[in-house]
Amino acid sequence: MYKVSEFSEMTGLSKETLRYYAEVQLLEPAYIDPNNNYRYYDNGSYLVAMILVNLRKFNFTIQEMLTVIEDESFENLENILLQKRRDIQRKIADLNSTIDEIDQFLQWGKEEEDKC
Amino acid sequence: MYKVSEFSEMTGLSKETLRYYAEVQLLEPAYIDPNNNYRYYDNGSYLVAMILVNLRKFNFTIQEMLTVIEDESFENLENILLQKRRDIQRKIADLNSTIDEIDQFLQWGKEEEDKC
DNA sequence: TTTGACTCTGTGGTGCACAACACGGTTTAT
DNA sequence: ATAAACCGTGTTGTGCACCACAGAGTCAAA
Repeated sequence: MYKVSEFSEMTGLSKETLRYYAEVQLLEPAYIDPNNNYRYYDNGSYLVAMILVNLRKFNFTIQEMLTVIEDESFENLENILLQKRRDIQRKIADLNSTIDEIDQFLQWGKEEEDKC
Repeated sequence: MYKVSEFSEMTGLSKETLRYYAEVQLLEPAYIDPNNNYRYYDNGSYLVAMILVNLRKFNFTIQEMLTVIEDESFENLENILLQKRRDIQRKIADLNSTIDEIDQFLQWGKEEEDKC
C-alpha cells in the first residue's frame, strides 16, 4: 500500500492529478483510511495507472479514459484504441487539407502581387 | 457603412465575435458613432475580415492574427503563413508518432494475450 | 406614435485537465 | 517532545475564443 507521494513518484502522475482522478472515479484508491481520509494505492492501482499514463500520451480525454476503465475486462480497449487511431488519421487528413488551403492562399497572394 | 448585423452576415463572423475582435483591437470598426456607440464597418473592414476568416480556418490564434494585422503592409503575412505551415507539418509528425505508439501498445496487448 | 427590431455595456459561463493556493490536521523521524 | 514532512478539504485560477444573457437605450418602418 502506497501513500500518494510515493504513488505519485511511481507513476509520474502528480498528487493533484491523482486526487483529481480519484474525484472523477477514474483511478480510485484501493483503500481510504476512515480516520484521516488518507488515500492508499496498491499494485492493482499501479497497473491501471500505467494504462492511464499511456492513454494520456495518446491524447485520450478523461471521458474516453473512463469508458476504457469502466469496462473492467478491458475487452473494448483494443476497439477504442483502433477508433482513436482512426480519429488521429482523420486529424492528419484535416491538417493536410489545411496545408493545401494555406498553399492556395499563398498562391492567391502571389497573383495579387503580379497584378500590381 | 454597415452595422454589425449586416456586417456579421456579410462576413460570417457572429456579432459577439465582431465585438470581441473590436475589443482586442483585431478588427476595429471604421467608425463609432459617439452618440450611441454603434459600431460601423466599411469595405476596408471587410477585406480585413476576409483575411481573418481565412486565418481562422488555418487555426491561427488571436495573438497570431494580431501579429499579422499589426503589420499593416502584410509584408510578413507570407512568412507567418510559411511558419504556420511548418507548425502544422510538425503536428502531423507528432500525430504519426502517436499512431506508432498506439500500434506498439496494441502489439503489447497481443503479446500479453498470448501469454495467457 | 407605437412597435418591433436593433444596438450598447457589463458580467458570467463554457470545456478541459488539472495547478495552486490556504488552512488545518497527522505522521514520522530524531 | 518537537519539528519537518506529509495529508486532507475547499476554493480559486489557468488559457483560449468566444457565447449568452440581462437591462437599457435607440432606430426604422408602418
